[in-house]
Amino acid sequence: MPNNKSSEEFCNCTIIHEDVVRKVKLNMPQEERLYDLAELFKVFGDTTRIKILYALFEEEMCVCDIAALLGMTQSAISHQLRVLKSAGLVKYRKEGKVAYYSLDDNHIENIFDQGFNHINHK
Amino acid sequence: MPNNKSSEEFCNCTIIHEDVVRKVKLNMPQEERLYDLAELFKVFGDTTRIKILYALFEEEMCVCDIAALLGMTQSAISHQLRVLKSAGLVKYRKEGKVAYYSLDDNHIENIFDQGFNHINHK
DNA sequence: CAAACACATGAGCAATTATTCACATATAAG
DNA sequence: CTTATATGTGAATAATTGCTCATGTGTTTG
Repeated sequence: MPNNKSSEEFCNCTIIHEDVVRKVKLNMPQEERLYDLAELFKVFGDTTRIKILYALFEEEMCVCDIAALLGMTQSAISHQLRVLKSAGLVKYRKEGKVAYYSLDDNHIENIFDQGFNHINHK
Repeated sequence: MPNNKSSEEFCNCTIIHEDVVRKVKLNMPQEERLYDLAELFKVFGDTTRIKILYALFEEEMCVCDIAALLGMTQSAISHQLRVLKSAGLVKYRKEGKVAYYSLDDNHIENIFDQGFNHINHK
């Protein structure tokens, strides 16, 4: 629960459109689902992670490859791969010392395309 | 430009798959486009803003309505509406003292649906 | 004009976070 | 077994950010 105060404590307006507020409140998805959605987009909200995902659209890659590609340290990439893995966006397989990362979801490219659609229409 | 150091300075591996790195690098979108995409998703990466957008899917709403709906201060909502407006996601019309906000893009609902698709498949 | 109201905004603060650095772990090679 | 290598990870730091608080702006009402 976010809080248990009444709406009036926060909004001191007199001309609230109560009908609109009530109707919208009914049709809102569950709090928890909206939270999860925000968490997912938070993962996409970083240039490094976006680049990693775009790289993996093309090919399975090892940590070192990605670090070299992006001109960043192996450690930085490893940290971000952890985030992507927790979000269920990438998976990996180990071959000796080397960890090969790849996509774990095919909705991603679609979401990014839609994002570009927005940007291009501005 | 992010930096002008060579990849080797960051990745001290010896077994880089140079062919893979070169191929992926060729097919990556421009740096600036990826930055813009991350910026867009950063806007989606906050529960308050997600909620505001979901509310506006239903109805045009004034600032006070949104504050009442979400149980937050008018100031907090106003700040977030500013962010949404800068991102070209919402627009508003003024009617006297009241500012009515509404969506300025119809890709948004689609993007959110795709996001839910990912979450549900986990 | 004065008071009330809806909204915007700047400064400040607490919380989050991306990267670095140092080091741990695990596998392979000699 | 020892060393080198590829990767993982905890702590520290700098930067970003969401909200609050106080106040400013513009509009309406009496």
